[in-house]
Amino acid sequence: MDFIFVMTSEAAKIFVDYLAGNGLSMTPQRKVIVETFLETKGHFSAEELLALVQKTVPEVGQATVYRTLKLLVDSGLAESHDFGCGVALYEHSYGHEHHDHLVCTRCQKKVEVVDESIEKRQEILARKNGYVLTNHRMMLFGLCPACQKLRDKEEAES
Amino acid sequence: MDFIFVMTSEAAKIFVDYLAGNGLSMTPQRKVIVETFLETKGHFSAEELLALVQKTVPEVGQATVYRTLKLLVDSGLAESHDFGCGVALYEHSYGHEHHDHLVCTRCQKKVEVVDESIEKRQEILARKNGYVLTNHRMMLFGLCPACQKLRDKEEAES
DNA sequence: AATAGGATGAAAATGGATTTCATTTTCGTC
DNA sequence: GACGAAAATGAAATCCATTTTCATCCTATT
Ligand SMILES: [Zn+2]
Ligand SMILES: [Zn+2]
Ligand SMILES: [Zn+2]
Ligand SMILES: [Zn+2]
Repeated sequence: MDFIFVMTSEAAKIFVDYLAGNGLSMTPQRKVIVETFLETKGHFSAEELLALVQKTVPEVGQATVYRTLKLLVDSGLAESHDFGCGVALYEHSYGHEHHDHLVCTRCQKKVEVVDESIEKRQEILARKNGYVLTNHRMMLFGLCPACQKLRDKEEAES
Repeated sequence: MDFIFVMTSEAAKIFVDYLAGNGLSMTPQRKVIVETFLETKGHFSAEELLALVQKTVPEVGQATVYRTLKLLVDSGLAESHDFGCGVALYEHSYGHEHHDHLVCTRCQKKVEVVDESIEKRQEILARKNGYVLTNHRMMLFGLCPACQKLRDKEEAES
Protein backbone atom coordinates (compact mmCIF):
# COMPACT_ATOMS: atom_id res chain seq x y z
CA MET A 1 0.00 0.00 0.00
CA ASP A 2 1.32 3.36 -0.96
CA PHE A 3 -0.61 6.27 0.37
CA ILE A 4 -0.05 9.96 0.51
CA PHE A 5 -1.14 11.24 3.85
CA VAL A 6 -3.09 14.31 3.03
CA MET A 7 -6.21 14.84 5.04
CA THR A 8 -7.23 18.41 4.95
CA SER A 9 -10.64 18.63 6.56
CA GLU A 10 -11.00 20.07 10.02
CA ALA A 11 -12.23 16.76 11.28
CA ALA A 12 -9.33 14.88 9.76
CA LYS A 13 -6.93 17.23 11.48
CA ILE A 14 -8.53 16.49 14.80
CA PHE A 15 -7.99 12.80 14.22
CA VAL A 16 -4.38 13.27 13.20
CA ASP A 17 -3.79 15.40 16.26
CA TYR A 18 -5.47 12.82 18.44
CA LEU A 19 -3.16 10.14 17.12
CA ALA A 20 -0.07 12.30 17.55
CA GLY A 21 -1.11 13.33 21.03
CA ASN A 22 -1.43 9.70 22.05
CA GLY A 23 1.72 8.28 20.49
CA LEU A 24 -0.26 6.54 17.77
CA SER A 25 0.60 6.67 14.13
CA MET A 26 -1.33 7.31 10.98
CA THR A 27 -1.53 4.25 8.79
CA PRO A 28 -3.07 3.54 5.41
CA GLN A 29 -5.85 1.59 7.05
CA ARG A 30 -6.69 4.32 9.53
CA LYS A 31 -6.62 6.83 6.75
CA VAL A 32 -9.07 5.05 4.51
CA ILE A 33 -11.34 4.22 7.42
CA VAL A 34 -11.44 7.81 8.61
CA GLU A 35 -11.92 9.18 5.13
CA THR A 36 -14.76 6.79 4.51
CA PHE A 37 -16.27 7.60 7.86
CA LEU A 38 -16.13 11.31 7.07
CA GLU A 39 -18.03 10.73 3.85
CA THR A 40 -20.90 8.92 5.52
CA LYS A 41 -24.16 10.51 6.52
CA GLY A 42 -26.56 9.42 9.17
CA HIS A 43 -26.30 6.33 11.30
CA PHE A 44 -24.39 3.22 10.32
CA SER A 45 -22.97 0.10 11.87
CA ALA A 46 -19.37 -1.08 12.03
CA GLU A 47 -20.19 -3.74 9.45
CA GLU A 48 -21.61 -1.16 7.09
CA LEU A 49 -18.55 1.01 7.44
CA LEU A 50 -16.35 -2.03 6.85
CA ALA A 51 -18.20 -2.75 3.62
CA LEU A 52 -17.72 0.82 2.43
CA VAL A 53 -14.06 0.79 3.34
CA GLN A 54 -13.51 -2.49 1.53
CA LYS A 55 -14.92 -1.01 -1.65
CA THR A 56 -11.75 1.08 -1.67
CA VAL A 57 -9.32 -1.24 0.07
CA PRO A 58 -10.67 -4.79 0.23
CA GLU A 59 -7.95 -6.10 2.49
CA VAL A 60 -8.85 -3.95 5.50
CA GLY A 61 -9.90 -6.23 8.33
CA GLN A 62 -12.97 -5.86 10.48
CA ALA A 63 -10.95 -5.77 13.68
CA THR A 64 -9.19 -2.68 12.38
CA VAL A 65 -12.49 -1.00 11.64
CA TYR A 66 -13.71 -1.73 15.15
CA ARG A 67 -10.43 -0.48 16.57
CA THR A 68 -10.45 2.69 14.50
CA LEU A 69 -14.07 3.36 15.30
CA LYS A 70 -13.06 3.35 18.92
CA LEU A 71 -10.35 5.88 18.17
CA LEU A 72 -12.90 8.00 16.33
CA VAL A 73 -15.16 7.95 19.35
CA ASP A 74 -12.29 8.76 21.70
CA SER A 75 -11.12 11.61 19.53
CA GLY A 76 -14.59 13.10 19.60
CA LEU A 77 -15.33 12.65 15.92
CA ALA A 78 -17.85 9.87 16.30
CA GLU A 79 -20.56 8.89 18.67
CA SER A 80 -21.95 5.44 19.23
CA HIS A 81 -25.60 4.76 19.94
CA ASP A 82 -27.57 1.74 20.96
CA PHE A 83 -30.95 2.05 19.31
CA GLY A 84 -31.94 -1.36 20.55
CA CYS A 85 -31.50 -3.03 17.18
CA GLY A 86 -28.70 -5.31 18.32
CA VAL A 87 -25.78 -3.42 16.82
CA ALA A 88 -24.13 -0.17 17.75
CA LEU A 89 -24.80 2.60 15.26
CA TYR A 90 -22.32 5.41 14.78
CA GLU A 91 -22.71 8.98 13.65
CA HIS A 92 -20.57 12.08 13.23
CA SER A 93 -20.16 14.18 16.29
CA TYR A 94 -17.72 16.80 15.05
CA GLY A 95 -19.60 19.81 13.78
CA HIS A 96 -22.80 18.21 15.03
CA GLU A 97 -24.38 19.87 17.99
CA HIS A 98 -25.56 17.58 20.75
CA HIS A 99 -28.91 16.05 19.94
CA ASP A 100 -31.14 13.24 20.97
CA HIS A 101 -33.14 10.89 18.76
CA LEU A 102 -36.70 10.24 17.84
CA VAL A 103 -36.88 6.77 16.34
CA CYS A 104 -39.66 5.07 14.41
CA THR A 105 -40.27 1.65 15.94
CA ARG A 106 -41.46 0.32 12.60
CA CYS A 107 -39.08 1.59 9.94
CA GLN A 108 -36.26 2.85 12.18
CA LYS A 109 -36.42 6.33 10.67
CA LYS A 110 -34.50 8.65 12.96
CA VAL A 111 -34.99 12.33 13.57
CA GLU A 112 -32.47 14.33 15.51
CA VAL A 113 -34.05 16.50 18.15
CA VAL A 114 -32.98 18.93 20.84
CA ASP A 115 -34.99 20.74 23.43
CA GLU A 116 -33.13 23.26 25.49
CA SER A 117 -35.60 23.14 28.32
CA ILE A 118 -35.20 19.38 28.59
CA GLU A 119 -31.45 19.75 28.71
CA LYS A 120 -31.78 22.33 31.49
CA ARG A 121 -34.17 20.16 33.45
CA GLN A 122 -31.76 17.25 33.23
CA GLU A 123 -29.09 19.41 34.86
CA ILE A 124 -31.51 20.35 37.60
CA LEU A 125 -32.58 16.75 38.17
CA ALA A 126 -28.99 15.66 38.55
CA ARG A 127 -28.06 18.51 40.84
CA LYS A 128 -31.12 17.94 42.99
CA ASN A 129 -29.76 14.46 43.67
CA GLY A 130 -26.25 15.63 44.30
CA TYR A 131 -24.90 14.18 41.08
CA VAL A 132 -22.54 15.98 38.74
CA LEU A 133 -24.02 15.36 35.32
CA THR A 134 -21.53 14.31 32.68
CA ASN A 135 -23.75 13.16 29.85
CA HIS A 136 -27.09 11.68 29.04
CA ARG A 137 -28.98 9.59 26.56
CA MET A 138 -32.50 10.28 25.53
CA MET A 139 -34.36 8.31 22.92
CA LEU A 140 -37.96 8.83 21.97
CA PHE A 141 -39.76 5.96 20.28
CA GLY A 142 -42.86 6.20 18.20
CA LEU A 143 -44.46 5.86 14.81
CA CYS A 144 -43.31 8.17 12.04
CA PRO A 145 -45.92 9.82 9.82
CA ALA A 146 -45.40 7.36 6.97
CA CYS A 147 -45.74 4.34 9.24
CA GLN A 148 -48.87 5.76 10.83
CA LYS A 149 -50.48 5.82 7.40
CA LEU A 150 -49.33 2.30 6.64
CA ARG A 151 -50.72 1.07 9.90
CA ASP A 152 -54.05 2.80 9.33
CA LYS A 153 -54.29 1.24 5.89
CA GLU A 154 -53.54 -2.20 7.31
CA GLU A 155 -56.19 -1.78 9.98
CA ALA A 156 -58.76 -0.70 7.41
CA GLU A 157 -58.03 -3.81 5.36
CA SER A 158 -58.44 -6.23 8.21
CA MET B 1 -41.81 -31.12 42.05
CA ASP B 2 -45.02 -30.70 43.94
CA PHE B 3 -46.20 -27.14 44.24
CA ILE B 4 -49.34 -25.56 45.46
CA PHE B 5 -50.24 -22.76 43.12
CA VAL B 6 -51.16 -19.97 45.42
CA MET B 7 -49.99 -16.56 44.39
CA THR B 8 -51.99 -13.91 46.06
CA SER B 9 -50.30 -10.62 45.34
CA GLU B 10 -51.81 -8.22 42.85
CA ALA B 11 -48.77 -8.60 40.65
CA ALA B 12 -48.91 -12.36 40.73
CA LYS B 13 -52.53 -12.23 39.63
CA ILE B 14 -51.57 -10.12 36.67
CA PHE B 15 -49.02 -12.71 35.66
CA VAL B 16 -51.47 -15.57 36.04
CA ASP B 17 -54.03 -13.66 33.99
CA TYR B 18 -51.43 -12.93 31.36
CA LEU B 19 -50.62 -16.62 31.07
CA ALA B 20 -54.29 -17.58 30.88
CA GLY B 21 -55.02 -14.89 28.35
CA ASN B 22 -52.30 -16.21 26.10
CA GLY B 23 -52.94 -19.91 26.35
CA LEU B 24 -49.89 -20.43 28.53
CA SER B 25 -49.84 -22.46 31.68
CA MET B 26 -48.51 -21.89 35.11
CA THR B 27 -45.66 -24.22 35.95
CA PRO B 28 -43.55 -24.80 39.02
CA GLN B 29 -40.61 -23.09 37.32
CA ARG B 30 -42.58 -20.04 36.33
CA LYS B 31 -44.01 -19.87 39.79
CA VAL B 32 -40.69 -19.87 41.60
CA ILE B 33 -39.18 -17.46 39.10
CA VAL B 34 -42.04 -15.00 39.42
CA GLU B 35 -42.13 -15.29 43.19
CA THR B 36 -38.42 -14.69 43.39
CA PHE B 37 -38.71 -11.81 40.97
CA LEU B 38 -41.44 -10.24 43.10
CA GLU B 39 -39.20 -10.40 46.16
CA THR B 40 -36.34 -8.55 44.53
CA LYS B 41 -35.66 -4.87 44.89
CA GLY B 42 -33.81 -2.59 42.56
CA HIS B 43 -32.06 -3.62 39.38
CA PHE B 44 -30.76 -7.09 38.67
CA SER B 45 -29.58 -9.23 35.79
CA ALA B 46 -31.00 -12.48 34.47
CA GLU B 47 -27.99 -14.28 35.93
CA GLU B 48 -28.62 -12.77 39.34
CA LEU B 49 -32.24 -13.79 39.26
CA LEU B 50 -31.22 -17.28 38.18
CA ALA B 51 -28.91 -17.55 41.17
CA LEU B 52 -31.69 -16.47 43.54
CA VAL B 53 -34.14 -18.87 41.97
CA GLN B 54 -31.69 -21.74 42.23
CA LYS B 55 -31.32 -21.15 45.95
CA THR B 56 -34.90 -22.42 46.16
CA VAL B 57 -35.02 -24.81 43.20
CA PRO B 58 -31.52 -25.63 41.96
CA GLU B 59 -32.66 -27.46 38.86
CA VAL B 60 -34.25 -24.45 37.17
CA GLY B 61 -32.39 -23.75 33.95
CA GLN B 62 -31.13 -20.41 32.75
CA ALA B 63 -33.09 -20.61 29.51
CA THR B 64 -36.27 -20.80 31.52
CA VAL B 65 -35.31 -17.74 33.49
CA TYR B 66 -34.65 -15.82 30.28
CA ARG B 67 -37.92 -17.06 28.85
CA THR B 68 -39.91 -16.17 31.94
CA LEU B 69 -38.28 -12.78 32.21
CA LYS B 70 -39.58 -12.09 28.73
CA LEU B 71 -43.06 -13.08 29.85
CA LEU B 72 -42.71 -10.79 32.83
CA VAL B 73 -41.80 -7.92 30.54
CA ASP B 74 -44.66 -8.71 28.16
CA SER B 75 -47.13 -8.93 30.99
CA GLY B 76 -46.09 -5.50 32.19
CA LEU B 77 -44.60 -6.65 35.48
CA ALA B 78 -40.99 -6.08 34.58
CA GLU B 79 -38.97 -3.64 32.61
CA SER B 80 -35.60 -4.23 31.03
CA HIS B 81 -32.90 -1.59 30.87
CA ASP B 82 -29.57 -1.31 29.16
CA PHE B 83 -27.38 0.75 31.45
CA GLY B 84 -24.42 0.18 29.23
CA CYS B 85 -22.83 -2.39 31.51
CA GLY B 86 -23.11 -5.21 29.01
CA VAL B 87 -26.06 -7.02 30.53
CA ALA B 88 -29.73 -6.16 30.63
CA LEU B 89 -30.94 -5.19 34.07
CA TYR B 90 -34.52 -5.73 35.11
CA GLU B 91 -36.76 -3.98 37.58
CA HIS B 92 -40.35 -4.09 38.73
CA SER B 93 -42.78 -2.06 36.72
CA TYR B 94 -46.03 -2.99 38.37
CA GLY B 95 -46.87 -0.47 41.03
CA HIS B 96 -43.89 1.57 39.94
CA GLU B 97 -44.72 4.81 38.20
CA HIS B 98 -42.75 5.54 35.07
CA HIS B 99 -39.34 6.93 35.87
CA ASP B 100 -36.00 7.50 34.27
CA HIS B 101 -32.57 6.87 35.75
CA LEU B 102 -29.66 8.87 37.02
CA VAL B 103 -26.66 6.56 37.08
CA CYS B 104 -23.25 6.99 38.69
CA THR B 105 -20.59 6.22 36.11
CA ARG B 106 -18.22 5.10 38.83
CA CYS B 107 -20.19 2.96 41.27
CA GLN B 108 -23.34 2.39 39.19
CA LYS B 109 -25.56 3.79 41.94
CA LYS B 110 -28.95 4.45 40.39
CA VAL B 111 -31.51 7.03 41.37
CA GLU B 112 -34.96 6.96 39.89
CA VAL B 113 -36.10 10.33 38.66
CA VAL B 114 -39.09 11.88 36.95
CA ASP B 115 -39.67 15.36 35.71
CA GLU B 116 -43.13 16.09 34.47
CA SER B 117 -42.01 18.99 32.34
CA ILE B 118 -39.49 16.79 30.55
CA GLU B 119 -42.16 14.21 29.88
CA LYS B 120 -44.41 16.91 28.45
CA ARG B 121 -41.68 18.30 26.29
CA GLN B 122 -40.95 14.85 24.90
CA GLU B 123 -44.56 14.62 23.77
CA ILE B 124 -44.28 17.99 22.11
CA LEU B 125 -41.00 17.11 20.40
CA ALA B 126 -42.53 13.97 18.96
CA ARG B 127 -45.70 15.66 17.83
CA LYS B 128 -43.75 18.49 16.26
CA ASN B 129 -42.12 15.88 14.03
CA GLY B 130 -45.35 14.11 13.24
CA TYR B 131 -44.49 11.07 15.34
CA VAL B 132 -46.87 9.36 17.71
CA LEU B 133 -44.81 8.82 20.83
CA THR B 134 -45.10 5.36 22.33
CA ASN B 135 -42.31 5.32 24.87
CA HIS B 136 -38.92 6.74 25.65
CA ARG B 137 -35.69 6.08 27.42
CA MET B 138 -33.77 8.71 29.29
CA MET B 139 -30.64 8.02 31.23
CA LEU B 140 -28.58 10.65 32.98
CA PHE B 141 -24.97 9.82 33.75
CA GLY B 142 -22.81 11.50 36.33
CA LEU B 143 -20.89 11.16 39.54
CA CYS B 144 -22.83 10.46 42.71
CA PRO B 145 -22.03 12.44 45.87
CA ALA B 146 -19.96 9.62 47.39
CA CYS B 147 -17.90 9.16 44.25
CA GLN B 148 -17.29 12.87 43.96
CA LYS B 149 -15.68 12.77 47.41
CA LEU B 150 -13.63 9.73 46.50
CA ARG B 151 -12.43 11.36 43.33
CA ASP B 152 -11.51 14.56 45.17
CA LYS B 153 -9.56 12.57 47.72
CA GLU B 154 -7.69 10.72 44.98
CA GLU B 155 -6.85 13.93 43.23
CA ALA B 156 -5.53 15.46 46.43
CA GLU B 157 -3.29 12.44 46.97
CA SER B 158 -1.76 12.52 43.54
C1' DA C 1 19.17 -0.52 7.53
C1' DA C 2 18.63 -1.52 12.38
C1' DT C 3 15.54 -1.45 15.92
C1' DA C 4 11.60 -1.19 19.07
C1' DG C 5 7.18 -0.48 19.66
C1' DG C 6 2.78 -0.09 17.06
C1' DA C 7 -0.51 -1.84 13.92
C1' DT C 8 -2.72 -5.35 11.24
C1' DG C 9 -5.65 -9.31 9.73
C1' DA C 10 -7.14 -14.02 10.26
C1' DA C 11 -8.84 -16.68 13.26
C1' DA C 12 -10.19 -17.80 17.74
C1' DA C 13 -12.36 -16.34 21.82
C1' DT C 14 -15.88 -14.02 24.45
C1' DG C 15 -20.23 -13.67 26.60
C1' DG C 16 -25.01 -12.53 26.90
C1' DA C 17 -28.88 -14.15 24.93
C1' DT C 18 -31.49 -17.45 22.00
C1' DT C 19 -32.49 -21.77 19.92
C1' DT C 20 -32.55 -26.73 19.45
C1' DC C 21 -34.17 -30.98 20.67
C1' DA C 22 -35.14 -34.97 23.34
C1' DT C 23 -37.74 -35.47 27.31
C1' DT C 24 -41.36 -34.00 30.67
C1' DT C 25 -45.51 -31.58 32.02
C1' DT C 26 -49.80 -29.66 31.58
C1' DC C 27 -54.58 -29.85 30.82
C1' DG C 28 -58.74 -30.70 28.38
C1' DT C 29 -61.06 -34.99 26.91
C1' DC C 30 -62.49 -39.58 27.38
C1' DG D 1 -57.58 -42.08 36.30
C1' DA D 2 -55.62 -42.69 31.61
C1' DC D 3 -54.75 -40.44 26.95
C1' DG D 4 -52.76 -37.42 23.78
C1' DA D 5 -51.81 -32.95 21.69
C1' DA D 6 -49.60 -28.94 22.71
C1' DA D 7 -46.60 -26.53 25.65
C1' DA D 8 -42.65 -26.25 28.75
C1' DT D 9 -38.18 -27.56 30.32
C1' DG D 10 -33.01 -28.07 30.78
C1' DA D 11 -28.66 -29.09 28.79
C1' DA D 12 -26.16 -28.15 25.31
C1' DA D 13 -25.45 -26.08 21.06
C1' DT D 14 -25.75 -21.95 18.55
C1' DC D 15 -25.90 -17.13 17.52
C1' DC D 16 -23.64 -12.91 16.71
C1' DA D 17 -21.59 -8.43 17.66
C1' DT D 18 -17.49 -7.31 19.51
C1' DT D 19 -12.89 -8.25 21.45
C1' DT D 20 -8.67 -10.57 21.87
C1' DT D 21 -4.75 -13.30 20.37
C1' DC D 22 -0.75 -13.82 17.94
C1' DA D 23 2.36 -14.13 14.23
C1' DT D 24 3.68 -10.92 10.91
C1' DC D 25 4.23 -6.42 9.02
C1' DC D 26 4.89 -1.46 9.23
C1' DT D 27 6.31 3.09 11.24
C1' DA D 28 9.15 6.31 13.16
C1' DT D 29 13.56 7.24 14.92
C1' DT D 30 18.38 6.60 15.06
ZN1 LIG E 1 -30.10 15.84 25.01
ZN1 LIG F 1 -41.50 4.68 10.26
ZN1 LIG G 1 -39.42 9.62 31.44
ZN1 LIG H 1 -20.99 6.55 42.61
